[in-house]
Amino acid sequence: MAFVTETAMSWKKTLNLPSTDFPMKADLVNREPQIQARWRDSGLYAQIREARRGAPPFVLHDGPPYANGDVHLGTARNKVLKDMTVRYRTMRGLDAPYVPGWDCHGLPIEHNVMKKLGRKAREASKVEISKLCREYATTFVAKQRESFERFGCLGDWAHPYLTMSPAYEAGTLDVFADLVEGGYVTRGLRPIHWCVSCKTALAEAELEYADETSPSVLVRYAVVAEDLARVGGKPTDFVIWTTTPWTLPAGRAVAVHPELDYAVVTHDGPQREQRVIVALALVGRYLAAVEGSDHQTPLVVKGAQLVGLRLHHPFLERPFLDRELPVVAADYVSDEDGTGCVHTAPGHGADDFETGRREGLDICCPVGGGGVYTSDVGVPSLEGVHVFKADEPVLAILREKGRLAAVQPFVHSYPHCWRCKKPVIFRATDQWFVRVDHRGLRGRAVAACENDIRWVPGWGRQRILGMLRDRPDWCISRQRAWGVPIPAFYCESCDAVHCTAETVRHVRDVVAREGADAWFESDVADLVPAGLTCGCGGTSFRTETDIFDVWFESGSSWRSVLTAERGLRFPADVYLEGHDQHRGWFQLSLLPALAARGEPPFKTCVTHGFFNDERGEKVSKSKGGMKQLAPDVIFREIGVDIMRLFFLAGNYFDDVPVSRALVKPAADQYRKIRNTLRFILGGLSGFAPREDHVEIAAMRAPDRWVIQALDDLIESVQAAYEAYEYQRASSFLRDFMDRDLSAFYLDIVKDRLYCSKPGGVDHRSAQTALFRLATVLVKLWAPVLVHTCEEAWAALAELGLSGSVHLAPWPHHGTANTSRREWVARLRRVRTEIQRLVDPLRKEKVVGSGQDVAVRWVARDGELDRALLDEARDIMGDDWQEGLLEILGVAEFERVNVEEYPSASQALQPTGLPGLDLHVQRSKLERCARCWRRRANVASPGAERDPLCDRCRPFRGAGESAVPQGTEPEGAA
RNA sequence: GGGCGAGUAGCUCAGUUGGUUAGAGCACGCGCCUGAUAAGCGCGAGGUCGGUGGUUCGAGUCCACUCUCGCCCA
Repeated sequence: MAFVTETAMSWKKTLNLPSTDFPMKADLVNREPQIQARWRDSGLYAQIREARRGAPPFVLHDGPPYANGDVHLGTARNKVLKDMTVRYRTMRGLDAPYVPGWDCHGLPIEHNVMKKLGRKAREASKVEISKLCREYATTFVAKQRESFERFGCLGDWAHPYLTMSPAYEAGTLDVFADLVEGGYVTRGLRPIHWCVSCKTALAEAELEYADETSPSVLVRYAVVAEDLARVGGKPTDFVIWTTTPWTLPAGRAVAVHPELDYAVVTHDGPQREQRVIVALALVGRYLAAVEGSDHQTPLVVKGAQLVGLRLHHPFLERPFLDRELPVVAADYVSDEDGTGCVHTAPGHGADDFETGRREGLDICCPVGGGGVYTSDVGVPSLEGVHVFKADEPVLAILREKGRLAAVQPFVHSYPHCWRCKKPVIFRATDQWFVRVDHRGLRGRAVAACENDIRWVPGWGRQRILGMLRDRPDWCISRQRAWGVPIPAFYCESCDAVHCTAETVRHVRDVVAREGADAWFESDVADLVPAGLTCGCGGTSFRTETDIFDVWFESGSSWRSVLTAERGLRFPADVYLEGHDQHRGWFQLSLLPALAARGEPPFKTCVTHGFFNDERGEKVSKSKGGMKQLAPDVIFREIGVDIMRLFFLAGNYFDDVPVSRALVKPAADQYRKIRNTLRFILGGLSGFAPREDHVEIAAMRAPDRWVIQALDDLIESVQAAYEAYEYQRASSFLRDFMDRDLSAFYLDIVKDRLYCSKPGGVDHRSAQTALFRLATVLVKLWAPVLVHTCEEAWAALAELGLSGSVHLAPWPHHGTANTSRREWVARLRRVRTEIQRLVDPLRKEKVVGSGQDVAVRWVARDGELDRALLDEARDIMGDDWQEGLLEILGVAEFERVNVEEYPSASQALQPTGLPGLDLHVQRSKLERCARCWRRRANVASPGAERDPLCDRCRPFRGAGESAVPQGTEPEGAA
């Protein structure tokens, strides 16, 4: 036996076993930074730009992430998807630059800076705050850039666009000037959160909610005498419920829900008989609150029937508050609490404001910045009273007028100022707006979304249309420090506003030169255009202190970024962001671009979902969020290519669960891809594509098939990339590599690679196919596995490939030969059936590998017979029998007629293929010592010598003398 | 509460215009190979397609209602 073992080892040395420098172990965490360093050192991005100069452009416009905090998984995936897009389009031959950007202004940064300043914040000037904010944003831009690059994203990282750069700020003002010129900009009152203690506006993020006890009051509003006929002719009151009595003076309407049922109820009470209107569902609660009883069967009406009734203001203090308030419809009214009749003060609430605008109500705000009633309050006794001390005086008036139905303390969650911790109020102040319905802007936006813009996935269209159709005017002003100033002037004499295209453009030029801080630093005289004179004759002005909503800045990015200087152009081919941007960046870029330029800034909008936790629920930051997959963990422990693969594991258009455990399958898949590539590369040793290439017609059948299957793959993957369905591209590639290659083609081609005569047609045909597989697969994966493919490309260098795979052209695909593909598909089904039948024999140790198996079949189905015999002959020529054995992976096959089939002990086994019955058993043929196949022609020249098949016999001298691998066998020509 | 999505095997997903026994990969179980070897191959089990009701000869697929989850609003 020792002799046999020795020679077995010796025969191995005569084989062409795989050999490659492409290692099995990826070591991504160390190799990726090296590859990235090579890209940087060789200026890969610049090389690509140079190579694509003059090619048709493809413009992906980067949505700017916020320069605050570290990169998290969601942002990283967004950038990676963009990177895949750009790399793919580049390989397709397009000129696809990537200019990254950052959103640098805005409240969160300012808020963090203010927190750091602590007590000093109050004394800090706008310019000082601005300087600190700029430093803060700059720090995070640098940090995030490093992360994005480390995620393998290629782009013009040396020249990103920053919304805080003077050139960008000037672009924002350009857009504003255009909007002003077009008449889209207006100024008006709007309620905002206001801290009366700090005398400042607050954003939603600056609010802290805490429980507060307020007087909860029920107030009766009498229907005016002229309208009583509509409610039964008797004196009748609407009853409203509120927890902020101080807003009652500013009340301008009572809102009802048009579809709710309302009851007209007559009841007794502690005072006297009342006839009131409340929501039907709330009658019981109302009666309990007013201690009423004995109410009569109510008259029930729909809210819609009440709309238009006029009510007396409960204060009824001629001449001040003898105004009539209309009953209006509002769909936010519910019958879950209160009375179903809602006191509406447009100057003191967001809903109320919208209702007020819709109904043309007066946006009244009789409260000054310090929280004290102004003379507008209309009640002399209240003038000068602080709203937080106004509850009692207001209640006293109501009692005096007999309008107060009930009072009780009420505990509710109420917003407080983040800084001074005091309660805040809603207060109407002057704000700047973009008028969405001016010049049919809304209609044009809707039409563009419906007809001109492609949405991926398609439901994005419905989503943004819903938002556009009911969005209010866009409030673009903010009362903050860190941002681009709204360049308006006020006449010092008469307070008139001056904001024209000319004044804006004048300021724009200053900002382009000196940056936006110039607005706060310079003398007004240096900002006002020469000769500006107010209608009142005044020539002295003060500047607006509001800044722009950051969405106005990022919504204007097309103006500053999609320029020829940056190698880009307007409009962009694609914007690619999370689906929250339907309301955000997509919509707020579309509106200014349509208004200022008359054209949408993008042709296609692609959206992706968010990451959820393992259970599919929203990731909460308080629970540590994504720490288990923080960028550092990915860079140091997992590897970027694995994460890039993971990003395509799920359907990224939807929200996707994520956790460290869920990434593991991607790591497994990565290893499988890598090993399959490695095997292919290993089979190519000694192959010189130019010289050794075999024409397709001369190739062996499985090799021809795999090249054709590869053509189909290219087509499918390409279609998926084109449609931004990268997850499908990945899944096509996975199926092909696992099922078509690893489990089928590579398995059967091994024999020819290892054992056939080196340099012979069998060998070169297989290598020609492998070479095509290697180059194509590396290219198809290149947009995703950016590092691994570069590494594999380098491993192909000795075969004549050079440069970077990211500069390589996308592979062409040939036309499909359907009949041959179907033939192989049928054979593969037979192969699967054989394996199924062999499995029990294997478990009984009757056979080991398929090379021990002899198959007999009866194919009663004409189609199958053709597949197995006639087509085999047609397609494979003289070698068809050997070819069949190769494809089926067995040692022998024999076709028999069912009548001739002999004994019951060898009963045919029906297969899953109709018309085909098989019988499998151990082959009785002798095994070739070198290639391990059992063939009829295996022969042993003597008892002491190994049996060899015809093919391997020429290697005899080589094997038995244990020559070094690679030596040409004698007589092998 | 409204708009837009998602729900198919333990996990991640495919399932074309309704049409045979609902498919992959991973994980799991049982084996094989040891010439892809910290690899490779085979077989197997596992699903009332979120639920209910309807249209249809026939529904994962169409319709209605409902539950759960997400995003954006209120």
